[in-house]
Amino acid sequence: MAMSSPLKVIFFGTPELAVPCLEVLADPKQTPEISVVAVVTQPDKIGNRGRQAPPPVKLAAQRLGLPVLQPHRIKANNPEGSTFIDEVRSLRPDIAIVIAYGKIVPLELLNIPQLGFLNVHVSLLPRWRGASPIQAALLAGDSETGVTIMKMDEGMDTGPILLQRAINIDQADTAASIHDRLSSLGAAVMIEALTGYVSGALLPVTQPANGITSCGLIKKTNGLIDWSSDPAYIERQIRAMHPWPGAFTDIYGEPIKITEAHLESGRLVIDKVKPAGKGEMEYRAYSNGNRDRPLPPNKA
RNA sequence: CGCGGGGUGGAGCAGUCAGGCAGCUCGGCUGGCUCAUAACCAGCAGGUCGCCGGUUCGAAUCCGGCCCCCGCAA
Repeated sequence: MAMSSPLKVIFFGTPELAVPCLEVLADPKQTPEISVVAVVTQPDKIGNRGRQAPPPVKLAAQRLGLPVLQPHRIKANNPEGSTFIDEVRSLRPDIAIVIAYGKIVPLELLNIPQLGFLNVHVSLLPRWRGASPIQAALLAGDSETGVTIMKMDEGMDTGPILLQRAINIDQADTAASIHDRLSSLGAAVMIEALTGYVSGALLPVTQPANGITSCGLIKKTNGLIDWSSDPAYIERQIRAMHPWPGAFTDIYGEPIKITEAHLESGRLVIDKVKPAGKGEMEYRAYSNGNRDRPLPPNKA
């Protein structure tokens, strides 16, 4: 990247997924021409079994010595939001990078940087726009997914695409394994897209009108197993919901997670489970101590 | 002080309320048996009952304190 002065980047992100991107941007060895002027992340969550839970991006930013902003509101229609917007404006960022921030970025913010906002989205857009693209791809049985870098507009993951890269999903993949691969791939592709975009070598291309799918935010209830569904679907659900919320059933009054299973001649064979209040264990071990509570319950 | 479950041979559990020989299903080892699917039969080894203190003739169990793991909620 040939720049006369450092490119001033403001970073938006929250979970572990976003950390590698931030680290690359903040690393003077890998990106000497980039200066991260602020890191915006969600407010700390309260009461995580007694302890506080600062977002992973906040911890990374502090480790890297970067200023952190954690606004509750970011729209101009309220005092906190407009204060925040003024603060961003005063930083005079050239561009913003957003990955899994967790809030809708309003137009007032999008318009601030000269070069706009780039978003790192972990699906092959326009497939799986929305909040939980990794889980959606696994649950649907997609054979591949990937990472898309796009220029943000006001819509939800609807902006024109700069760069896209695919990875294969194999039979052993879980949301966790895909997450880890896309997390590091996302950082690499983001830098490539950013460089190309800033230099003018890459131009944003409008998303295809065909193949659009959307997904919502994963909730606890998405993990509840419906034993009347196709065993192949349940098996995908177990991998898609791992590690959170986990695929679970609670027919015996207490929830029990099924953490590992496989298909054998079209039937679901349970390999590992995690009862409430217990650690993960082999299904065989579980049944040794719970002979009166076999899984799955009410086998049809 | 957000709510809650748990720590008992290598694994998973019961026993704790009502103090009185350390129990169950597995695994391991030895021997036997079988065409045989998570084999079957006989036997053996293996435990400071999370830690510290208290009560008691006697504590896995009752009382006080501490450590660790996990579920819910996010």
